[in-house]
Amino acid sequence: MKPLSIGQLAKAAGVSVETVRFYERKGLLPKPRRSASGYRQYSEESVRRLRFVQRAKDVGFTLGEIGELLALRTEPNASCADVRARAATKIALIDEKLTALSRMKRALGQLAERCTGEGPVSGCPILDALETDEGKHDANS
Amino acid sequence: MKPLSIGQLAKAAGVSVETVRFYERKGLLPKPRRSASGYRQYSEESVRRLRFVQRAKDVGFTLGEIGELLALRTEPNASCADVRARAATKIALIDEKLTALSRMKRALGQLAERCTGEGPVSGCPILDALETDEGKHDANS
DNA sequence: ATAAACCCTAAAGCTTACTTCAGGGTCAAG
DNA sequence: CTTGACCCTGAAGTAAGCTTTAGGGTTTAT
Repeated sequence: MKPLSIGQLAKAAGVSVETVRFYERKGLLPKPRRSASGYRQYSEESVRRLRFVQRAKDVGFTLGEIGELLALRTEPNASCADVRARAATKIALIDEKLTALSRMKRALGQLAERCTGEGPVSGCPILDALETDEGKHDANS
Repeated sequence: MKPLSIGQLAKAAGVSVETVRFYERKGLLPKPRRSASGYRQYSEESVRRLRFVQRAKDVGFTLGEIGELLALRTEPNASCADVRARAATKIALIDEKLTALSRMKRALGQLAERCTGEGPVSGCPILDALETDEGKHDANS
């Protein structure tokens, strides 16, 4: 079967050629076979691997963590529980962010609600609220 | 009310002294008044400001975006409508982040749900799910 | 009055995740 | 057989967000 060039692999996975080589240096992709002239040769397996990295990244894992996940796969002593624990940690972190983000949205939303959008900035309820809630100009008393 | 030293401010807001000075350079904190000997003097307002920055950061805003949020207060020639539009933009951005995070959480949660935490890593539903997209089993090498 | 604890500045360094650069080889098409 | 698209390497650069380093003053307690 025809091997993929680095460009074809990159295109298939939706990343840049440089990113592929970068991931290889980082150990996220195994060192591929080379053609007689030194060109990297990839298989469909590599496309899957690269997509795995992308998906894991989308889901909030750092490249380092993804490397660990990939390493877990080939360690016979690793348990499924290890992988699950990592996912649980990420979920807890995501929950924290969700909570904080909701608070932030609510705060900003309440400010915008009070603003008619009319008149000069001097009477803007948003600014008023931000000044009383979040701090005035830095004079102290 | 006695002013806070940079160390007291940092402690009160849970950041390092260096971070405070860094934020000042970045314009996220106004340049504070100085004592006769050049020491920075802060008020409680600064504590709130610094905490606001931390919360916004936790929620995924970049320091640049946080600067914009803070700038809502002091837009010199902006109409109230301008200010409101900025707030609305930020809210839309928050919504995007909320959506992305929810998706992320749901994806990870579904994976973890299917994982018993027992057995070896081979056959881990999390890794399987991350790997799988179209061609499930491996083809070549 | 001396030592610990704090404060100051400017500038360099670090981590993550890439991208760009400099300087070349290789391959398919015309 | 030359041109343009691709590929190679190693190294430097980028952006965000801090931290560390280097070299000094200041405050406070004993």
